[in-house]
Amino acid sequence: MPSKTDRAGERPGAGCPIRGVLDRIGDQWSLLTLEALETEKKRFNELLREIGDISKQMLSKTLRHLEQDGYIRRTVYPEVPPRVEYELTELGRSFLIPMKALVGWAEQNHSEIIRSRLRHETE
Amino acid sequence: MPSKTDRAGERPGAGCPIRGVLDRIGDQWSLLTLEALETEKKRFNELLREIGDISKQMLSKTLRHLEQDGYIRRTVYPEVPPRVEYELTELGRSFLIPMKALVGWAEQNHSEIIRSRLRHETE
DNA sequence: CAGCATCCACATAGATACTG
DNA sequence: CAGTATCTATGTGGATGCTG
Repeated sequence: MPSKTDRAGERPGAGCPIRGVLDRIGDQWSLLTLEALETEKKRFNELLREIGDISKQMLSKTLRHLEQDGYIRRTVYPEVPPRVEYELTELGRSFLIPMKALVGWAEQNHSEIIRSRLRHETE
Repeated sequence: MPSKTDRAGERPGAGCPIRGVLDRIGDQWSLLTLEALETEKKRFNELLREIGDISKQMLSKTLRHLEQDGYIRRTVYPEVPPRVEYELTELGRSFLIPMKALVGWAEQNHSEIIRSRLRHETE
């Protein structure tokens, strides 16, 4: 059965690297997490509090994915109590540039989209 | 229970219009569908064939969402057999501009991300 | 503190069959 | 042709408790 990941490397132009890359960061939490790390490195529970409605589990998963893909770096300090810090890599920073443009577009056009939704709701 | 849509209008700056907008087009098919419509208007079964691994049901849902949000326009020609054409709106076109930048980033950094994934796999 | 394992509820996608 | 309805399988997220 063909699924998301199967297409990786299949067609050059169209829907192929895009899925592999964007499906990962297009999930519920990745973008929020990256943005939380934009200004400075942070610890696990800091991120947990800051993002607010994310669960420990999902934050954990998200961070590991982001680390796997190379967007963030995870540093463990061998102390007691343990301290782990997350920070953006260069790849992560470079990703945020086009992503921010998209976010800007979303902010600008948000109200128009909401209006469009309401229009189609009442019709 | 708080979910995606609950946050619409909650916080101004951070994760709010972004979710409302990007969650919709961040799904499996919306982007692919928009890109399929980039060059020219197309009919339902045309899109079905072109996207390839999408089901009729998902294409139908995706198209309706995109129409609701104002990215595409749906035109029904009262003929037999029925003909329905989908095309991008101005909003849809303007969205593709920052989105394309992101896609470009994904294409450029795809291989590095894949390498990063493999590295973390074998470790 | 950081984070994994387990369990559970719900959302989502595919397949299929049917309609105008 | 252009969908919609139903049914089901799988995935995904939340809550919680446990560990180093």
